[in-house]
Amino acid sequence: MPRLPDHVSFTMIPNFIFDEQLESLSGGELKILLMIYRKTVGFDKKSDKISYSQLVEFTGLSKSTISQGIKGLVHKKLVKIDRTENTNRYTYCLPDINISGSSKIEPEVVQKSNTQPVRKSNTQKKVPKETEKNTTSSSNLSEDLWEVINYWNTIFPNTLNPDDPSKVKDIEEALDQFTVKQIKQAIFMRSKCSYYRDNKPQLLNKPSAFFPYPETIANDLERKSRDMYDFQEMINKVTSSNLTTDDFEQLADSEIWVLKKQRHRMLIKT
DNA sequence: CCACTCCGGACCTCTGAAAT
DNA sequence: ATTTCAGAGGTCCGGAGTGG
Repeated sequence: MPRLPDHVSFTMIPNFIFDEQLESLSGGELKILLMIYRKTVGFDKKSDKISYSQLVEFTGLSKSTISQGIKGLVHKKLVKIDRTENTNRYTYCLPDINISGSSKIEPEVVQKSNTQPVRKSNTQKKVPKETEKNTTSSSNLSEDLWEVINYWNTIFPNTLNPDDPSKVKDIEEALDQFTVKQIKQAIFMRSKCSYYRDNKPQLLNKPSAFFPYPETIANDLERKSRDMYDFQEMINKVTSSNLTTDDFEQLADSEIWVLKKQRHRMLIKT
């Protein structure tokens, strides 16, 4: 099967969008839908918070068109919106595939907050933080917590127990100061940098030596091996040498670019 | 001419942070 | 404690462009 070259990053869009929905989507709706897939599937997430200003910036549509487009996508059961937070959280909807292979769109799961009539006092009522934060059972941890826990256990297999309330509390406090993306990047850098291997191998995969210490997270976030660059450094490298952006590979869900191995060896040789 | 899509602007409500 | 302000989500309306 023909596939894109390895250096081209892409986001998977389900075929039913092209086969069954394209005709009925307006240009604005399609742009918004693509943006939602990019921000969710493109970052290996089921949902993501996207502000109107981001949608306006990335799609080039006006705010009123964004509003109408979102309404249309919800009506067509292509996205779901969670309005319980300050910024809308969008989730892409997939059709139900039956045995015969034809697909039908699942009925929209209407959230409780959507079913209530809008009143002056609660049009954008926010869920109190306590109900979200005081979660000690692994069965009802927030999505962000799960993302961090799963990522840690992927990098350092089975070293973080989601049923341990003290560990969960540490992660919650870390999430108060850092984004999920930053924490994941810090974990990744921690796993790659030589500092821990050379100096503190006993601390490397210990969650208790990471999550409770914001300064450690911040330090790990800054750790980079020699072939890693942030965006500006990558651009500087491209403009000051015979490299192109194609010679760099973006690490999944991070702002870090790595010089591809082949080019890296050549560069070291010369 | 009409339907549709989209835009720009005005306006509203609400939240949270900062200033007073 | 109260006020102010920015940012966010949302609606409405008039108008422009386009295609049938």
